[in-house]
Amino acid sequence: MARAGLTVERLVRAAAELADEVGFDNVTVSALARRFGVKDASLYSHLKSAQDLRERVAVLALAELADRAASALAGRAGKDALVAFANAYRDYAREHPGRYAALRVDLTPEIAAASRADRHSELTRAILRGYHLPEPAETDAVRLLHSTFHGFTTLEAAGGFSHHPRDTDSSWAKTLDALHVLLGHWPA
Amino acid sequence: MARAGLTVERLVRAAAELADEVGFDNVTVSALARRFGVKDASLYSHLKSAQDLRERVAVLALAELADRAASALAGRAGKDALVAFANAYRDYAREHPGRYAALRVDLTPEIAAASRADRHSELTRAILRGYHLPEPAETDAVRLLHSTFHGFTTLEAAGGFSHHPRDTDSSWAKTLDALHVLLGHWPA
DNA sequence: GTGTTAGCCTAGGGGGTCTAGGTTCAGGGA
DNA sequence: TCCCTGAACCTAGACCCCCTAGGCTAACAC
Repeated sequence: MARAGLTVERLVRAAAELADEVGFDNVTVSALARRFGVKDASLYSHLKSAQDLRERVAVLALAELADRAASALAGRAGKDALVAFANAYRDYAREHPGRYAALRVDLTPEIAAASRADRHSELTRAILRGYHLPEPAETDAVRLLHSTFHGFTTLEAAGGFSHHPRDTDSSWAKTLDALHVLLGHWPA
Repeated sequence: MARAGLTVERLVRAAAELADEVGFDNVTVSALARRFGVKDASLYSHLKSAQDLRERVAVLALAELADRAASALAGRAGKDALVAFANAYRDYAREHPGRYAALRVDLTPEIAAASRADRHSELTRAILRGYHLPEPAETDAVRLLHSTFHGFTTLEAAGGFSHHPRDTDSSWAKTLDALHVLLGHWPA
């Protein structure tokens, strides 16, 4: 009988696809094993636990999102950079809802450090370079931007904006306008 | 043998407490039954399913949060109202992390309508009355505020801000300052 | 060819979800 | 008083998921 050729990488990639298809909460060791035509017990040679699997998906999503954000920022500055970064964030959430949901799992400090989870903060900080904010204002602004992007995409994905005629794209564009203005006039 | 005197209301209230204690993801029909000293099957005369239980906790949290927000807004206007509302939101999330996490479940449209989930939008809109924004700017601002409050509290609860010396309370206060300024100078 | 290792297996325990169908308790009507 | 009825709670059991222990086998090394 043929080996399935399982690898941690293949498993995690497949789990990420599974998450986008059926939702992150439904990513289960059994479902993943089924997808490979293999018994669930077999996956435990590659994975420590179901939680381990979910964390690996989160780390994958974290890295993918950071890569996209970095590309979006390349060669841009000021409002251009802000908009490109924000759109990279939102587009990723819409294309990969399962992976995006995976970002909500809290990683252990060790894993977070190893996966360079702080890349996101650094990238956000890069946007702000054009606005010349002194510390600690820059840190506060990083947190505001993060919160807003994350909150908007989360609420949008949950359908929180859907019961109003104003379309979400316009609100998003206007929100970015407003943040740009705000960063230019950050209160002392 | 004594009856436990189960009611949907008692069950949901207990489930909410359970959520705050052990996390929303660990709110299970079995655990709830155990808490009442009853077999899990017995709860299915009161609840349709585990999902039904979770939705009811979400509705409870939604209502509690809206009540707090409404009290916070009473008799306030302008920045006072903004700060009071935002703090009500954040304080609730910190006091009741399990209930707050429950808000992430997506309610079916029928349940959302029946639970007046739109009260939050209306309350947010009440804050904005002092800033005199024309439509659709007001709607966009409602969405921005919602996104920011939700995103900030979510990231804070997940420990997303914990690896930086700048304390979260100060960032929060500064974020509210910034939003106040922004609402006063909303871009055309 | 014989070991070694990694990849996959069966078996099985534990817990969560939910259904079907039974029993007991409380209150109302003949 | 006795019975009826409905509500509250039960047992039994099917199904899925998580995970461990231990066994078999294909592939590679020597």
